[in-house]
Amino acid sequence: MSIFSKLNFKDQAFRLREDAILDATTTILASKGFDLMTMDDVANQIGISKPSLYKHFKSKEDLVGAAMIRLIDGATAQLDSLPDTFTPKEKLSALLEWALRVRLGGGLPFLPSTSNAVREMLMRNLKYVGRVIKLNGQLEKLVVKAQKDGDLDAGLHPDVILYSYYARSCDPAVEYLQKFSKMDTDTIVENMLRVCFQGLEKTTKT
Amino acid sequence: MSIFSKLNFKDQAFRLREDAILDATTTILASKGFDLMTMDDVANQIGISKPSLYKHFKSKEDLVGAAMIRLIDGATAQLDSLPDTFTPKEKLSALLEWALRVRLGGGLPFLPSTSNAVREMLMRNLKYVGRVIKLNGQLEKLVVKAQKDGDLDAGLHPDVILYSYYARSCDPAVEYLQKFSKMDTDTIVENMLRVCFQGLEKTTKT
DNA sequence: GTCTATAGCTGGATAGAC
DNA sequence: GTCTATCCAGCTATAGAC
Repeated sequence: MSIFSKLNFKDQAFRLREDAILDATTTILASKGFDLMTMDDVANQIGISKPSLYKHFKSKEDLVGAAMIRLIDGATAQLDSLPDTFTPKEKLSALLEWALRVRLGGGLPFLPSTSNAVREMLMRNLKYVGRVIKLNGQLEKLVVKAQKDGDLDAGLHPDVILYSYYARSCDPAVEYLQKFSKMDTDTIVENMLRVCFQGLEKTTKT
Repeated sequence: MSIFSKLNFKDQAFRLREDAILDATTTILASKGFDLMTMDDVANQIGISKPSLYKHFKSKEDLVGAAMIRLIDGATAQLDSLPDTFTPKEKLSALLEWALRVRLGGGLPFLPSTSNAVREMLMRNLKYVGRVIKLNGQLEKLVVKAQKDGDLDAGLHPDVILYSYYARSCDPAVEYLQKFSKMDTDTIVENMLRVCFQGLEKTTKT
C-alpha cells in the first residue's frame, strides 16, 4: 500500500467524520437553536471529546458556519435539480415544498433567521455570504420572471415577495400544525403552500 | 397625611417602577431575544441594581412571563377597542396591522415563538397560558365567522389560518424590508397585509 | 490526534451590610 | 428595599499527557 493511498484513506476518514459532525450540528441546531447548542452536545452526540471537535472546527462560530454552508449548498443543489420544464413559479413552489418537507422530517433546510446576533455572526463568514448571495440572485431572477409571466403578483415589490418567500420556509406555523393539529405531513405541506401563494382570503386565480 | 395614603403612595411608586422594569424588559427582548437578554441588561437600563430587580421578580423566567402577560393584555385591549361595525375579517386585519406597526416602531407585540425552550417556559406560566387561551378563543371565533362570511378561505382548516395569522405578526420579512429596502412604514404594512390575505400569486377576490 | 483536566468568563441568583 | 460583593453552574476554548 502506497503512502498516497494511506493518506487518501486518512483524508477520507477525516472527511467522513467531518460530515458526521456537521450532521450532528444540524440536528441539534434544528431542535435547540444556536444559543442553546453547546459544543459538548455536538461532541457527545457523535462520541468524541470536545478537544477533538476543536481539531476540526476552531470555534463554535466556525462550526455553525460550515453547517450553514452545507445547508445552503443543499438548497442550491435542490433548485438546480429541478427540471427545466418547470416555470419559475413552479420552481419556487417546488423548492419551498422541499424545505417544508425537510423541516417536517425534523431536519433544517436553512437556519431560521431568529436572532440579530446569529445573523450578524453569519454575515461575518465570507464563504457563507457568498453562497447566500448566489442563491439569492437565482431566486430573485425566478421571482421577477414569474411576475412577468403573470404567475406572481406584479404589484408587489420583488423584495416583498422574496423576503416573504424566505419567511415561509421558516414559518413557525408548520411546527404548530405538526404538534397541535392531527394533520399529516402531506396535508400540512399542501395547506402551507396554498396559504403562501393564495393567502388567507377566498380567492380565484386570474 | 395618614398612614394609608403613605402606603398607597409607596405602593404606587412600586407599581410605577415595576412598569418601568417591564418596559425595559420588553425593549431588550425585542432587540436581543430571550436567550441573550441578561438580568444585568434590564437592571442597568433603568439604573437599579440586580438584587433590586430580584425584589420585584423572583427569576428571569418570572420577569419575562410578566412582560409577556402585559403584551397579551395589550393585544386583547387592542382587539376589544375595535368598533363593532368591523367585520370579523376586518378585525383580524386591523389587529395584524397594529402588531406590524408596533414592531416597525421597535416594539414587540408578542414574543416571537422562536425557540422550543422559551415556548415551554411560557407554557409553565399558568397566568400567561390563561390569557393566551382567552385571546386564542376570540381569534378563532373571528376566523370561523370570517370563513362563513366568505371573507376567508373556507377550504382551509381554521388552525391553518390561525397559526399562519400568528406567524405573520412575527414575520421576519418585516425586519428585512425595514433594514434592506427603502420602503417606508406604511408601504411595508400595506404590502405585508396584502401578502398575508392575498398571497404571492396574482389573484382577484371572488 | 485523542483524551482528561482545567482555565477563564459569563450570567442567574443571593448574602449581608446599611 | 437598596446596594456591594460574591457564589455557583455552565459554557467556550485550551494545556498538556499519551
